[in-house]
Amino acid sequence: MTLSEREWTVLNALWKTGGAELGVLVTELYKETKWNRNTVLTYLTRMESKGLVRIDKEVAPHIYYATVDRESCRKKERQSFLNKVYSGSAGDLIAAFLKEESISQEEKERLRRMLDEMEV
Amino acid sequence: MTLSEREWTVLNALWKTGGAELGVLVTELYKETKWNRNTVLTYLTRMESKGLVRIDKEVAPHIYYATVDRESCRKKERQSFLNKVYSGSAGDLIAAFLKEESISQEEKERLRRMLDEMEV
DNA sequence: ATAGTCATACTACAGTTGTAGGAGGTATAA
DNA sequence: TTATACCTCCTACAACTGTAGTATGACTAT
Repeated sequence: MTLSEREWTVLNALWKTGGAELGVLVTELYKETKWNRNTVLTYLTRMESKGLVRIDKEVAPHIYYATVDRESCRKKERQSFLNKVYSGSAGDLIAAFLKEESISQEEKERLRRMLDEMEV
Repeated sequence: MTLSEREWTVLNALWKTGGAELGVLVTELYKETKWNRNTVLTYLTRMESKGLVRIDKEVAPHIYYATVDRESCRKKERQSFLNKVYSGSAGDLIAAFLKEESISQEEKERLRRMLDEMEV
């Protein structure tokens, strides 16, 4: 199961804040999305049912946390993307990103070093 | 608007065949998905309404074509993926794919050459 | 001709998603 | 203490998705 666009947006806010109360999340998300406060709340509670979010109800206002780890979400998403869009060919995928998206000089260095290390 | 998982699956079959009649698509898709024939038909007709598919009804059986270009779909998908999962950092994204997904020796060479050319 | 197979059109129906509105509490500022 | 501003809960509702079933006509092998 991969995450939807909106779920990523919400989780990004939760990861960024490390867990926060509603107002903070609403403000944070509003910059990017203009979502209504209740829209945010709906996402959070729906995501709680799915096990993506934990809500600490001991405190008021409640605090909302991500229960999933960013790296593992990324990994799932990478795999799904790779198969669906590039039929599993990581080389083609990387080539496309290299060509199309802008990458700084330092990052190019980093990638080159990674390739070197992989040579063995 | 990015494409859903199922839409990608259907489009992949259409691109692969270059357009085909239902039976062919059903057989092709069945391998991967086990979809019922009518499920395939539903996707095709819904995708026609969305402008992703063209149905040539002059002939019987009808022939189903993709109306969208694979490369531009990939591009949109890349951009959405990049922003949603890596907050726009192409370097991190590429590094993750390089590290995690298996890439053949020739592909590594290709990537290295690409980096070389980008140096300038 | 008739029984089986393929194709198409139409219909169905529950679950998910996007996007809130309203009601009713609580803390707070004036 | 009364308006103001949050917060949480509950409810809503249309659109989109996943997954077919049914009805019906055409084609085809016996």
